[in-house]
Amino acid sequence: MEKRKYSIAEIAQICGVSKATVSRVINNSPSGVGEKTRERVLQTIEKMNYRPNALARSVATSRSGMVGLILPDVSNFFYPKIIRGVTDYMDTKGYSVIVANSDYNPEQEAKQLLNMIDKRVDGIILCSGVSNREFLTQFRNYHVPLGLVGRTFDSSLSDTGIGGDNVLGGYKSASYLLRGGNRRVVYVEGNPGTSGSRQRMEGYCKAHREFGLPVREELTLHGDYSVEYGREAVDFLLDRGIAFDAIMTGSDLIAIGIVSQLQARGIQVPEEVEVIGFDNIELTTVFNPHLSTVSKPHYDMAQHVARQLLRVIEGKPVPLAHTVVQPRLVLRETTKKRDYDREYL
Amino acid sequence: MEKRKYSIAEIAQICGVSKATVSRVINNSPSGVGEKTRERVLQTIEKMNYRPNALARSVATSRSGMVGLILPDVSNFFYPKIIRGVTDYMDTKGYSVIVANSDYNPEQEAKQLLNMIDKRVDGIILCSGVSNREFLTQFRNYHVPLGLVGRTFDSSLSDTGIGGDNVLGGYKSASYLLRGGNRRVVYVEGNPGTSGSRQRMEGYCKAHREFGLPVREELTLHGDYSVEYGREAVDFLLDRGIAFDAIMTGSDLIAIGIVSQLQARGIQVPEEVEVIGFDNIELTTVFNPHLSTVSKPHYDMAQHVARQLLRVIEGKPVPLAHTVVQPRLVLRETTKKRDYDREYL
DNA sequence: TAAAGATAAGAAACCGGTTACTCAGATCAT
DNA sequence: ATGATCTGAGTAACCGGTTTCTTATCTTTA
Repeated sequence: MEKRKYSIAEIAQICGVSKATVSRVINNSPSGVGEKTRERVLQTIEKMNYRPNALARSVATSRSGMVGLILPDVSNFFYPKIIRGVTDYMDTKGYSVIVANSDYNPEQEAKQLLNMIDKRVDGIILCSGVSNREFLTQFRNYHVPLGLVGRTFDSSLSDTGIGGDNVLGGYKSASYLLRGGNRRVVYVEGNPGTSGSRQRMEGYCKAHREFGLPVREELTLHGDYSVEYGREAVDFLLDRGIAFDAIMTGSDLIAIGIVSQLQARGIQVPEEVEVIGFDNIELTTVFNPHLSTVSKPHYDMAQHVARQLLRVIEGKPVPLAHTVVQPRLVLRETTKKRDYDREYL
Repeated sequence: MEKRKYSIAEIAQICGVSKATVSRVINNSPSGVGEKTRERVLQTIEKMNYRPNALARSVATSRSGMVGLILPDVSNFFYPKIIRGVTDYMDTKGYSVIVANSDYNPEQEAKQLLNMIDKRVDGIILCSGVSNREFLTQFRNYHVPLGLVGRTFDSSLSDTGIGGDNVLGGYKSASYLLRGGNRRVVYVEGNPGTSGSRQRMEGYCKAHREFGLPVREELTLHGDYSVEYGREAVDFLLDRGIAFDAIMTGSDLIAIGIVSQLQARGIQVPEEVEVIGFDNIELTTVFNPHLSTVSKPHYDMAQHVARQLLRVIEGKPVPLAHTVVQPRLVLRETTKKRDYDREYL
């Protein structure tokens, strides 16, 4: 029917009114347009398939109606729920979401952040960021509302944030295993450099301190957050003849890799080696045996930070801007059953 | 340090040059700026932390550097790889990706499409779209480059597209099961209304025709693409006393739900019932038993359509704009081992 | 040394919107 | 009937960029 996109000026001309009037109709401003004029303009808009250019509007109003979401790796099964939480909320509020991967790489993360600044997003949600304090501090100079999820930092670095207490998570995991009598508890982490990874380590150390046990260097492994790395970690330990009784991990994916490789190499889980995952993604109950893990409500956390971020953007007060959620230990089939299990709920 | 975002005019004023000159520096246009001026401007930009407003540039150039990606449900484990494929490619070309969910809902899909039009994305990738022909035809009036992935349609509806041959996929799956001697092959689909779902059904029917068997209404089930629905489907069949020998599905998630529920209800897989998934997501080899499934290279397909879409956007020729990839049957542990298995590679 | 050509940089129009300000005509109270 | 108030609608400036056109200055060449 028509051949290109119309502009507000053309629509105005077609119905013989001014741009201002068309603009008023589009934004249905309460005043300023008579009933018949409004009707006429609406009809023209309809007939011409006119769609106002949101970009132009953005530069005029300096609000883009877009937010950025940066996460390490979309295809890691942990993140889709986060995306969903954010997009679901943003959708209800009419915001679009630009998604980008950082690949656990500070330079990449920085690049994506800048890119979003350039696109003038109204705010950014950064998930398990790997940037260091200095960079984030400097980044604040751009004055873009920033929400952090999964990484807890002192409040000056972001406007709002929610994260699990990773220290506690690591502590619960390690101390449960130690209390069960395991003396050689391995800690298999994902990508190094994330704050979550360091914090879990802290909890792991704390537990060992309480049990009066030393933290042995060779029982701490770092790789990435994949099933594949879980498998490799097992091979690494076994092939080097490093003895161990239990494994605590930085993610469920790693744990799944570990369990499946232990089984493949003839080691019984949990009888010979107990394993605890981290995150409680949906997979944990699909995989056999069901994974014991440390749980946080990701979807809800994502929605929460989305909501908070919009409050920041809209200049509303943001109660409890920085929140830490207590992770729960979920004991299923990769740990032994014990009478005190219910204490850990 | 500074208090707000600078505009090109302010930068120009600060170094005592015109907007035009600053603009030339920013876009490092080959001509028109002397060495010392360029240097001075660059320093000011650096010092002021100036970042050009991509939105304003977009309205001036009418190219936004953004593309839209619409998929049914980000949190379905099938889609993250698709997102990754698209974002990875777009990243290398400097495009941002706006992601939105359609929830298998035509209205929602239409809403997201329009939203992206408003945001003036340079192109849209629509994944397993549920819109009907009429809507898509009408949509073409907006003249936004459109790439389809996972849905094959006649070429007038999109500029480029890639999809698995779902008819063939359904056919391979069903005929393998029938050839193995199974007479009551159930077909458990995900959300109805998707083209993929209809096409697999077509393949399923074709196989039955070839084997001279009737397609029985009660052996076709529809729900959604979740593990949970797989479980429900098994309960449904068992509780109604509907006998069956094998199950072909619309997704691996469904298949996983089916297998795990069959086992839970004491039915051996594959000895008593064989199951074939669809898609070959990573999970298939993490889950025990490893899932037999129909495989397509999702990540590559996503990258491919991203590449093609950019060619359309940039006005370059697009060879093989519409591609159909042949799915492979991957036989693992939820089907019985047979001597002719290798024929199906 | 003067004419021709190249180059650096500015002025101004433009992209597609929003919005403060203005004003003519209608409505109202007196 | 008259002045005050309201209201519909237009004008023009603005948002932050790009780009065409023009001009002043500097080289080059004859």
